[in-house]
Amino acid sequence: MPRTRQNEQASGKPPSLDYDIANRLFFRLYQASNLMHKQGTRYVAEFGTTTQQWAVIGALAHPSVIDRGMTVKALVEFLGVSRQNLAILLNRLEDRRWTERIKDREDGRSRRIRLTATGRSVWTAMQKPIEAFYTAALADFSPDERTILYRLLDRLKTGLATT
Amino acid sequence: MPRTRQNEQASGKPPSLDYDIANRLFFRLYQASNLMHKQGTRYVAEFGTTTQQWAVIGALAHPSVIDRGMTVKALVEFLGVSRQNLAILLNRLEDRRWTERIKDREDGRSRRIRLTATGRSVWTAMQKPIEAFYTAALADFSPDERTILYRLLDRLKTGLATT
DNA sequence: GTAATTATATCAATATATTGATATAATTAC
DNA sequence: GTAATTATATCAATATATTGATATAATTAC
Repeated sequence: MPRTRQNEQASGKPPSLDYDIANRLFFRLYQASNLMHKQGTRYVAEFGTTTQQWAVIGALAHPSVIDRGMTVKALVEFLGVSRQNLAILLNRLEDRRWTERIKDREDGRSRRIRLTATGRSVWTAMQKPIEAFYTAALADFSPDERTILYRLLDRLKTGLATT
Repeated sequence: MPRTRQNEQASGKPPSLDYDIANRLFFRLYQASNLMHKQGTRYVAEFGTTTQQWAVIGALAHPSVIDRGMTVKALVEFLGVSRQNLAILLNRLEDRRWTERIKDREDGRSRRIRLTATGRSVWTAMQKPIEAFYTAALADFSPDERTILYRLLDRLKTGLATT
């Protein structure tokens, strides 16, 4: 992954250009992701939240689900994380009274996760630092480039999901 | 981050298109990264290694450092991870006899991390599944698109590093 | 009505990844 | 020669993120 410079295999044969580009690409994905979490967390440090928690809150804040909440299953699928990992994340948010678990009236097995009033106002307060983060992180990109990158990443995500 | 659909702020004002695209972009970065680790680890499962360990081994396998190794400091900088995290990673690789720590003759404080002969042959054996992973993950991309994505990610990494 | 399936919760184990802090030895600055 | 700085190692605490497995209750299939 991190062999960003030309390399020779033990057999003495140089890697293909495809391999090299892919290698560089995925190494950048690794680095960018770590930095996103590191810097993103800095921008919302005043709330004591992490980028992952902000992802969950953001999902729950969407107008189409903000009143009814989302099932655990829907959140797992939407965020693309494991159930166990999400459970711990949710416990943390619930401990802080930002989210609540309510019974799903349509399916007795199910629980819906919903933002509390506190969670909503926290999310609102977070908008400014979140926007500041986005602005700073993408300062070097034109609007077109942002859209292109978004689309390419979307396709990469899909490719990885079906690998 | 995960508000991939049009949203209204609590104040009733829709987010700017910039905010929305950025939001989608970083959510995709999150998802793609998690999937990269998940699937990448699958492809090298036979070696019992993780994507992060493969990143370290790959760095150490480069011809410009394969004989002399790299200092811990250089590895920290190259990989962009914390010293503590790298230390644990290195301990794992060393426990497996894939890497070794040797004295740096030019600086008595320093240790150079180097691939062992075993580490080298493991790396060689890993090339096939690594290449298979790259091929599968990027099956939907043209060569041009791969290069474009790599470059955009590189710039994103740089932007995040200086945020 | 019963077996199979599903939603949730939880336990366990393992591996990142960050920040803060300390200690020792070697190198550099003055 | 001494203070300041640096490289490494390590301890601590916290938060992801994955896989495997189990249990209970509710729903679906037949």
